Amino acid sequence: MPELRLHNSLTRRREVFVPIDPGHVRMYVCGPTVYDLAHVGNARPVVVYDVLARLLRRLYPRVTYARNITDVDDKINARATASGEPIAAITARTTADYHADMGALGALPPDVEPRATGHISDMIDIAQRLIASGHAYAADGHVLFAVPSFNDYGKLSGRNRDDQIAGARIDVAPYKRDAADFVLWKPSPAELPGWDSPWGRGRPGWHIECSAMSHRVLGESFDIHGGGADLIFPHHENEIAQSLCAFPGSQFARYWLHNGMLNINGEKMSKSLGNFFTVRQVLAMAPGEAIRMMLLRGHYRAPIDFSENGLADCRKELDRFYRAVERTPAAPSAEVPASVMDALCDDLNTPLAISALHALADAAMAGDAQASADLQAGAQLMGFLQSTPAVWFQGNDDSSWIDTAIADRIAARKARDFARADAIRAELLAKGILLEDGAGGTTWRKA
RNA sequence: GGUCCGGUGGCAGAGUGGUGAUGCAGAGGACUGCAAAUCCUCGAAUGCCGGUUCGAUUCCGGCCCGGACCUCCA
Repeated sequence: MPELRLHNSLTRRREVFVPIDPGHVRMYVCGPTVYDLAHVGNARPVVVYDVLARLLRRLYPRVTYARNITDVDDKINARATASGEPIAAITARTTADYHADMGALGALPPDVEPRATGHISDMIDIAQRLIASGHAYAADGHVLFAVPSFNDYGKLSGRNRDDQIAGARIDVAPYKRDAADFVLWKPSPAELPGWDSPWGRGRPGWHIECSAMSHRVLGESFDIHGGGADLIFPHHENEIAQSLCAFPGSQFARYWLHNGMLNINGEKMSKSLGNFFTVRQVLAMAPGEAIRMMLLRGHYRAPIDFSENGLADCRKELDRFYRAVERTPAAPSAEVPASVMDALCDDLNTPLAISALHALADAAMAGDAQASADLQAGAQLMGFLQSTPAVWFQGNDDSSWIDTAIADRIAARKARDFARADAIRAELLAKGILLEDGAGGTTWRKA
């Protein structure tokens, strides 16, 4: 097995991955805040870390992949206030939608999926530890993390405290001792979700939940922490501060991975800019695997641009893979080929891995059954070729009307009535059905 | 202003101190009644200026351009 190397945001370089416990690799990824449907940009980390989890499972005997659900958050509260729908209904529905959408992109569920509301006591516990050790203080019903108490603050994001102050664009709350201090716990009025705490009824700040949940499900120190590049500051910086101060002597996460943003017309896709497509909208434009391909054909740390043309290209690439395995059935024994494995182990070089898949598809197309098997194994490690050629090309809908039309056309061709034959073909194409006359007869696929 | 990441053929996108992958699109050909698919062939790129080097797209410096973060954000 090749050596796995990953770019660590903490050191800004590619490092050989050495797990804390080779018998059990642990990874945490920041999951969604469940207040609305996920957009394609939200799906990028899910797909990227899904590939990483699949790869880790192949390299190590046991992997625990944890991804949280944030179900207590001011945006959820705002949504409930605006729509009148109960918070619990919003979070339950959005969580189910999220699971369905990510499943449609071929992402396997994480091994554990902690919910913030299930770990409030863990958060309170961490806040108490931080107060006890002088890293946090209670003020005005809030509990704040004292940033000056942590010397390494800013290490991940490359920021120093002077920058913080110079760049501060928000009013500093009066109860903060330092402008950079952030909220661990805040008071909650009766109409909003709240839990009893030593500081009165309240709810958690944003950053504390990931520290609490990762600690609970993975332990004080674990191997990999992933998330979007836009979370580096302040979210991950704050997580590091909280966790390292709450659990002295621990390492928290050893390798930090950050995926680049999904852009649209050169700009980051985001809810606040309004320039987003939900995963559902995009699933109406292309199959899930094509969307997955679009998210994996660029390196995970680079920005990628979303476009319908790009999506169409991805579908064509997958067409060829499916055609190759259809034309030459896979030999019985298959290993993930070294070309794919090596590419993925080199900081998840999915574009290179995909090009390796193309080489295998060429060989499979030429009749190499072993190449077909290797193509299948390599593609499936990346979450491709999860369907069968028949379903990929034709779907599951009733197609008897197509068969009827094809029979008519065959009769016309036999009579050398090509005008009639071409008319039938054009008619079907107008309905999205493309005919192919091969040596073995006429077949069809969705255009 | 600060921090960080990029600029490769028409588009997408890798690798590499020594004649620049891969996919899509395009051109020509084979096959086909015509298409589609497949196969063969072809054209086409490393932002600018310096430096190091026998040699730089790759390393270093400067510049220009783009983007992200510094505020909720995957």
